[in-house]
Amino acid sequence: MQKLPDDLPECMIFLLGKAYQKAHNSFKKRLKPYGLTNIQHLVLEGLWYKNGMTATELSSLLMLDKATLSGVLERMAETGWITRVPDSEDRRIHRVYPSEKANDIKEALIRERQESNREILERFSSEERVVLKRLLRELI
Amino acid sequence: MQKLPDDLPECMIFLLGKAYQKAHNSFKKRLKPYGLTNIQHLVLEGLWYKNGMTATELSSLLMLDKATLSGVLERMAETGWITRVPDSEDRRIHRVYPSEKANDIKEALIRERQESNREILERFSSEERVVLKRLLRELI
DNA sequence: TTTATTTAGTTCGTACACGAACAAACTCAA
DNA sequence: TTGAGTTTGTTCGTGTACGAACTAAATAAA
Repeated sequence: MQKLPDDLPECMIFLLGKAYQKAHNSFKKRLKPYGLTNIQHLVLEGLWYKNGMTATELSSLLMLDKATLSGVLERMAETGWITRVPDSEDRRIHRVYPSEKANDIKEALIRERQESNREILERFSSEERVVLKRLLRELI
Repeated sequence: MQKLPDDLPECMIFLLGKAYQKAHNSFKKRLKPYGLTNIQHLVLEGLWYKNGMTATELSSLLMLDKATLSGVLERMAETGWITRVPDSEDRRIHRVYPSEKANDIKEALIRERQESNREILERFSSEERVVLKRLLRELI
């Protein structure tokens, strides 16, 4: 990082944005061989946690905008990562399930995520890791 | 934040992403009355730090992709926030200057940024603030 | 039961984000 | 000076992000 306007690099929005950018792009490279994007992976992790969620539930759990999620789910259905089953009770909603193709690489994907996380945190002591996570969680 | 898959909320990419999302969207609301987006504001701050930078210099200083910046600068020129002056030495480059319209609200914008930053950090002690910034900077 | 309100999800418009391919302009070595 | 290689910035394609408007369906209220 080069020198920047006085207190700009002190600015949390900038720091958070750039730290996120780094982490995001590094994980993106890991996911590329699988043909998944970061958010698509996040959706799968959500579904592995709780199968058959609706778009609204997923949206709330993963803190994704419903408009954003709508497109993500559509592409994931097209590329066969999920299936959307209309609910028999409520005709407005569709329940989302990970496909077999997705479940087949579940363990590998979780490993990639853990590896990526380890890579990001390796420069910190265990105390620092705890503090950083706590502070970030307080921001959310 | 609701419950999430075991260790997903422990994951730095998720934490950084969501913390950034919050900060980004909060600052976005502040900028709306001015008709500026977050990145457009960042570009102006960069230019106030060093006037007449080229797209490449800006891109490196602000850690923005050149392809992304290309579009951002085009929109900012269209809406009169910047002017792009062709360089007399090197016909490939254009030097970028903030417009008067931009300079007129410089102080107000910087105040907004500082206010927003204060808002984000208010929940932390001064020690925590220092640590958080240091750790984030180490990630970058 | 009709109407009013809510809720689920899609669609639209605008703005990043970024890899890849590209044209124009520059540099430098043979 | 010419041709190889490099740099600057644009364009294209795909994928988020998100406010706003919208439809269809469910539910609450009168």
